[in-house]
Amino acid sequence: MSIERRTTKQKEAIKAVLSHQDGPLLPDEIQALALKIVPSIGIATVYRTLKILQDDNLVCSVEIPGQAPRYESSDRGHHHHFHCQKCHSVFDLEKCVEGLKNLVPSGFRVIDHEITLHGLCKACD
Amino acid sequence: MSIERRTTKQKEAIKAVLSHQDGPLLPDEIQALALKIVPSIGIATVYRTLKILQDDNLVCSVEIPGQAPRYESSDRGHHHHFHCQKCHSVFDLEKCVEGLKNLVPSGFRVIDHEITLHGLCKACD
DNA sequence: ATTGAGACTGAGACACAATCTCAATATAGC
DNA sequence: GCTATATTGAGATTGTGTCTCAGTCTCAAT
Repeated sequence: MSIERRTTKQKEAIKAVLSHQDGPLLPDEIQALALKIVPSIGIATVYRTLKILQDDNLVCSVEIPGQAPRYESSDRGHHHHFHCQKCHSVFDLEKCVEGLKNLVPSGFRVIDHEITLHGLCKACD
Repeated sequence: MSIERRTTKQKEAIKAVLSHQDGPLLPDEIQALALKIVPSIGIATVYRTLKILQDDNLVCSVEIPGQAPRYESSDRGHHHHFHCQKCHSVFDLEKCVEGLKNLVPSGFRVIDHEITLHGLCKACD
């Protein structure tokens, strides 16, 4: 039994910001863009709302080692990321791979996975 | 031109701790184990030394989204990780998968990759 | 074995991201 | 409109990691 959820300007603003982006955003970038929609929105609300949206599977986080997590709308479905080691851009990848369940010993149950490729993007190579 | 490197009890202790582990460790776990070898070692030294060992390619970091980075000796070669969503332990996986290069568009060069599986370990399932 | 330059150390101060607290506010059902 | 309560914003707090600096240790030169 989850608690009641209310529709608020702040949450709608954050959803609007994320749905108009091509790549994942940092929390303070999200706050800066949301401030153009609601006159004042605190950073605590941004973090809280991102967590709620993650629980509701509307948003997912993208983590590149050594960098702060970014957030993107999850309506792009299951996908992975390519991180350019030179310009540090992050690209979405369309496909996935088979055989991941073969990696684990028996007795382990695989529920989810993530794959991050590192290298040089088209522009940097 | 890198600066001169000296052999110290603290650095040797950290290398010894990491080389005797089956999975990656958190900085404070490393400190706790290193304290059994050198009578007193500060947390700042642990962080500093881990960074030096990473630069020297003797240690590499393992990052699980939402958790602090862990560190392990890089002499175990290429492998990936399994994260238990219940007890939050991290296990090393032996095998790897094929076909990762097929994920990227032409023009992108893949240099490295990481795969993290999430689920329930043998003890928690 | 002794010396000295400077790399290294530990403790505490500091910086930053993220979370928590709580009074004030906004929302949904009536 | 009115009420119960989910949500908010500001500031305090936590947690992770870095910086500072006086004192220590290492190692090549002697």
